[in-house]
Amino acid sequence: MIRVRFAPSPTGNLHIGGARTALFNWLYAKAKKGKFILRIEDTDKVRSKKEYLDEILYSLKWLGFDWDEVYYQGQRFDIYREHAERLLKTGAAYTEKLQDSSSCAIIFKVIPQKIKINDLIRGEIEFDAQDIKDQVLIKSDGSPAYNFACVVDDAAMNITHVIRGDDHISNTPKQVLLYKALGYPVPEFAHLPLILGKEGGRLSKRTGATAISDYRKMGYLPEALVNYLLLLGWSPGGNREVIDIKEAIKLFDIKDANKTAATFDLDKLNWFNNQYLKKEDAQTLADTVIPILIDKKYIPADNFDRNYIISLVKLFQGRLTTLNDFADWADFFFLQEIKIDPKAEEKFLSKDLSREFALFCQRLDALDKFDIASTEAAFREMVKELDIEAKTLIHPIRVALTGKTIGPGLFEVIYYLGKERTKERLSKFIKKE
RNA sequence: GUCCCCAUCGUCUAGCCUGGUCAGGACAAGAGCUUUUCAAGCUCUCGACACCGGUUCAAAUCCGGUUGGGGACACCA
Repeated sequence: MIRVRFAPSPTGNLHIGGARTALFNWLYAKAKKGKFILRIEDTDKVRSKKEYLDEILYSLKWLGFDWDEVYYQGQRFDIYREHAERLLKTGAAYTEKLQDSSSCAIIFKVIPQKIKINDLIRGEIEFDAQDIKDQVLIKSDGSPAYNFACVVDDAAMNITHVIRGDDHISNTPKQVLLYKALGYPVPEFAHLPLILGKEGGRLSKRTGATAISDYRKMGYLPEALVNYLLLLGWSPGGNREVIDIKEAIKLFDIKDANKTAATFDLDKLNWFNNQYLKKEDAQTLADTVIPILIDKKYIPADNFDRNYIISLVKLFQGRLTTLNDFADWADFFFLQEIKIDPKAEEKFLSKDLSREFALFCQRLDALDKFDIASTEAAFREMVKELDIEAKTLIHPIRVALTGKTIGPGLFEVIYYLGKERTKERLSKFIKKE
């Protein structure tokens, strides 16, 4: 049975790189029908924060990575100490007192030798132990050092495959030495390439958002983010890009992961998000969008028409980059006083269109049935009678109704705005004699 | 400084293992079409095997070196 783990430290948010590592671990577990274990590495009591823990757990769930078991290193100090003392007894480790400390640290003695690791992604890598210093196992304050806690836990939790970021390659020989000293079997290793920022170098806040929760707040769909992350270092082949996670589980193998570091590209993420937005059920999207609308005071928290919002979401679904765009693009459906883009007004409403607008209002009133088709038919007929091109009137009306030059089809807009609001907004541009 | 990893269009990648298809796709960019806009859709264009040497009839593919990029060297994780 394959057992993999994701081991975040709650000293920061779950970021893009961590999420990709979690994804590959989770996928591998699913692909091999193994177990995905979550281990919280909260040994640093000072830097570990509850809020980060909450954010990490929430983000993992949001992305859809459910775990089979969860452990907290903060609760396992006794286990680490027992192991360190075992090494002390065998003479593999020694104690050392820090200058300004009363208690001793336990240090592992590194014996010169060649250490070979066989990485599932990179093949054989050889290290010389002479380049490695003796390793702290237990610090003077009693907490375990990272590499030690990691090895003790991976062994105790029967981890078969350690899948982690490239930045851990140089930790691997140190850990192999510890496995051997402890008499535990060495797991398989697979080191994933790092995700780089736009300017090369590490992905950092400077190069854009790094926290998964930021992407959630910006209106990205988890499916889109996962799909994008998946293609950063793996390919399903067959020129496929948009791939369902169930399909990915069938095709995934950690051996096929890339070796090359990838640059995080927001443009492509945006494209994926648009693709998923189009596919997603409008009701689900509406439920995500409703809190945003409430927050902006576009709709009251307790009394709104969900079906109406679902209809509006359908209107914009295909043209959104992020869900948050909806509130901005569809604001005219909710605002009493719409904001009219000055440039658009200058371009389309500087000419007096009182006669045309008034006539259109009359035609709307004359309709037996007010719907998209009848509105359009009435408009087309009117334009024909006036002997003008449809677009010379469509653009000005759109600006008068929405304040924008872009948006859904005009007749859909009129229908969902309703007859009264349409007339009211048009009347503002009808000069009274 | 020492050690380690990596190298195909601007970006993500397919192809490399098992040398021989105009090096394929996607994003971005540019052009056009869509007699209602587009940030939607469709079509087309631009665009890469880092460099040098070797092996071979033949190299993106195998080998060596150079250069470039990245990472690690804590009583952080």
